[in-house]
Amino acid sequence: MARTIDPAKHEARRLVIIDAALTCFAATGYAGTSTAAICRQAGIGSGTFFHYFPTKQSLLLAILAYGTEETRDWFAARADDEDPLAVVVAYLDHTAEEMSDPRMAGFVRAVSAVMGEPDVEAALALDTRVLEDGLEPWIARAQAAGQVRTDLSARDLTAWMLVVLDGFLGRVAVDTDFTAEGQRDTLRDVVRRVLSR
Amino acid sequence: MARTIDPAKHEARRLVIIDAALTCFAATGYAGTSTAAICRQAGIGSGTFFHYFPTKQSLLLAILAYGTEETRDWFAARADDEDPLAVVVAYLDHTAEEMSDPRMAGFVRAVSAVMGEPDVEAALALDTRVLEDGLEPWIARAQAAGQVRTDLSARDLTAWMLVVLDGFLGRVAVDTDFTAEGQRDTLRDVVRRVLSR
Amino acid sequence: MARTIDPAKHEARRLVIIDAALTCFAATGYAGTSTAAICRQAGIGSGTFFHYFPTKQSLLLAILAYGTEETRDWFAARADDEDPLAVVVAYLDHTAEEMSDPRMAGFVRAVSAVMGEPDVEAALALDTRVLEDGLEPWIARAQAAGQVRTDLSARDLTAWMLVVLDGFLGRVAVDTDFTAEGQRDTLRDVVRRVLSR
Amino acid sequence: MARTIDPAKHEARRLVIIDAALTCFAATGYAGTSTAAICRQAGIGSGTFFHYFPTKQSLLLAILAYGTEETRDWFAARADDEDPLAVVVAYLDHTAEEMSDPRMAGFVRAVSAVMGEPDVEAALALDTRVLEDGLEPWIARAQAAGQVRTDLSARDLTAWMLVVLDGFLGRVAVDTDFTAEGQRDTLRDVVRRVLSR
DNA sequence: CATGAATGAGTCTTCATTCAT
DNA sequence: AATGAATGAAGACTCATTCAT
Repeated sequence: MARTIDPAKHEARRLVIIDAALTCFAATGYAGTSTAAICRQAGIGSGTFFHYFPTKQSLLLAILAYGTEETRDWFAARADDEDPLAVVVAYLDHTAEEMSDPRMAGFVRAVSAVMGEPDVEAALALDTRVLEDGLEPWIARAQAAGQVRTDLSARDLTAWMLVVLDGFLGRVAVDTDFTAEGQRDTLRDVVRRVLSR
Repeated sequence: MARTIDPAKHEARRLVIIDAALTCFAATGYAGTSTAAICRQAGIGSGTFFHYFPTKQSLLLAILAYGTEETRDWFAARADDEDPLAVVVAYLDHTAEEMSDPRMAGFVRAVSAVMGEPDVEAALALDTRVLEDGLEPWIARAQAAGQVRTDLSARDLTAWMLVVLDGFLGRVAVDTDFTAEGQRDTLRDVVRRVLSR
Repeated sequence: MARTIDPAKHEARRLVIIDAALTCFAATGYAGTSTAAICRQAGIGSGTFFHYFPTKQSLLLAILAYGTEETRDWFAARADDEDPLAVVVAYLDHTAEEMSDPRMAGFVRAVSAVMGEPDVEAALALDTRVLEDGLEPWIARAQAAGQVRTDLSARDLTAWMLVVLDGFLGRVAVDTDFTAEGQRDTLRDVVRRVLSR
Repeated sequence: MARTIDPAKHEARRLVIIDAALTCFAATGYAGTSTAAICRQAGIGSGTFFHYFPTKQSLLLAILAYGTEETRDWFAARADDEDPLAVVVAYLDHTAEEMSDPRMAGFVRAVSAVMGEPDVEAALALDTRVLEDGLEPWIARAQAAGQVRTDLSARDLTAWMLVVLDGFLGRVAVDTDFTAEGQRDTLRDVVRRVLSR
């Protein structure tokens, strides 16, 4: 009767819970989502939930870590690219695409409001850090290649790129006439304007 | 006689509570702030709180209405200005100045994540509406005057200005190296780039 | 400027509060009525309320005492009557008449639910006592005069009269088709049947 | 497997809570009873309470529904009886017996004073309705059989039976010398007198 | 492993009462 | 006397988390 643990099944169920949480957090916010609601959405019992995640917060951290990892992977895959500016623009497209999952925008809003929780702030800081660390070298290389302005530091330019990107995501979340797909070209144009010499 | 109400004193205490709430919401978010915490911060008893605001949510709505009114006033005061682009830039400066209260950025984050509360969503929608209605005519006039590009509609340009502005506010809230004052000139530059023909 | 207390004015205002309380208690019950609601109904400030009654409960006790006193007076006025059974029937009519104030029925229900408050229970017990002490001698006299049955004690007959009376009041409070006026004759008939030999 | 629910155990605990509530409501009234008091009496935590009943009011409604159901069952079981008056008298005995649980009388008082709660009023109205619908046909049949007076309508006679019954219950609650058992015979006699031609 | 019953700390809110004006 | 602002104890209810089955 050796009831062996099936890691694949375990991971699959973990993802079901994460997916359910994404839906709930996006719809009602982090604090506004009860673990009971997540369980309902995931089709599991409350006891099961805590088999997979020791706390509600740990689930949020897992989701964040998941996103951070994805960002890391995305930049790792471009390690050998040649055209710096093209990588930057590709990241914009990638982000716009991710936002085509309509839950993402709500999730971003929801997460940004979890304040005063050191672990969450740390996870968000790490996420930002990874993104900056992924982006800044390409910006610096683009500066060296004469593709972008040099009157601002690479760090500042990166920060302003993220300003535009975060503003874009927030707008998509709030303004139903402002869609990620419809504005993708303008997004590229705006970023080029911000970076150009 | 026996007119006990001193309207000035009443209003003053109202503002003390609003100020305390601003501090708390900015630090721990709306849901993460208990009315007890606000009372502690304001130095009042729990009963007094509900003497001034019937619910926790009504306090939030009062703050939002306050901000909306300020925006309305700001644009009303510029009704007779001549240079459209100058008004737009002045609004950027005004916003950056408001953000010099370090709590404002956190408050914006906190509020933007109150989801599922129809009254709050309505108040936020109104706030956005008032801002758009204030800004868009000036952008349109700037287009007519040949000061800004015309390949995008005034509405789209307004939306993109708000993208930059909201992104800017979010960044200030998150990145301690990125201050409203230090980046004010770059903010102006970025917006000019986005708008220029 | 000798601001002398005007006892008449004081008493008048006391009665205004009592009347307001009667209305409120009848409509929403004792616990369901806030002192604020009574003040609103009476057109006074909350501070004034506590000038006239030290506690909410003391107001209830005052009303009860008022009713008890009225009962006492009613029987005192009949002290020299000749026909015992006529007095009993007259009391039934008197009660039915009091119930034509539609608030009375609700008030009776409201008061009967204030349980566990020793002072209120004592006041209610006294009220019952005064009524029993008023009624029982007449019943006993009616027995002696051969007007009513003697197979039950005067005490028991009195208790059963109150059973009918209280049941009558409760029914009036609950059944809108069952009015004090419309059923007055039947009330007399029923009591006669209960008492007759 | 993993079917944790033991319906019997669940129902048993539900009854423990209902029993505790009956005790508390009878002693201190509905409004005067805190959910905490019920939990203490039932030996459960506050969370458990709301696991079984979503609100304090729903518990009251459950108890009322329980009583209504019992009344319905009682009359359903007599559907084929022959002697109408005997059924009526049997119901009196049945009620007197129920009142031998000394809490019942207090509970009736407590409940009759829950005012302004539409759901409770509806439940009480239904309870009354079921009782009337159970009783009135038997009274009408007794009239047809010449067992009771016909100068009043069956509806009025039913109302007056309930007057006596409610008055009886109220008296039992208030007068410690007046017990349900001791007065059972007189109750029968009084009702016969009210109904007789 | 999976479940859901049980828990109690914590939340928002109400309200009788006090007191300075 | 009259007022209403201020208070804090108490109440109903929520929810993340634990644990026996």
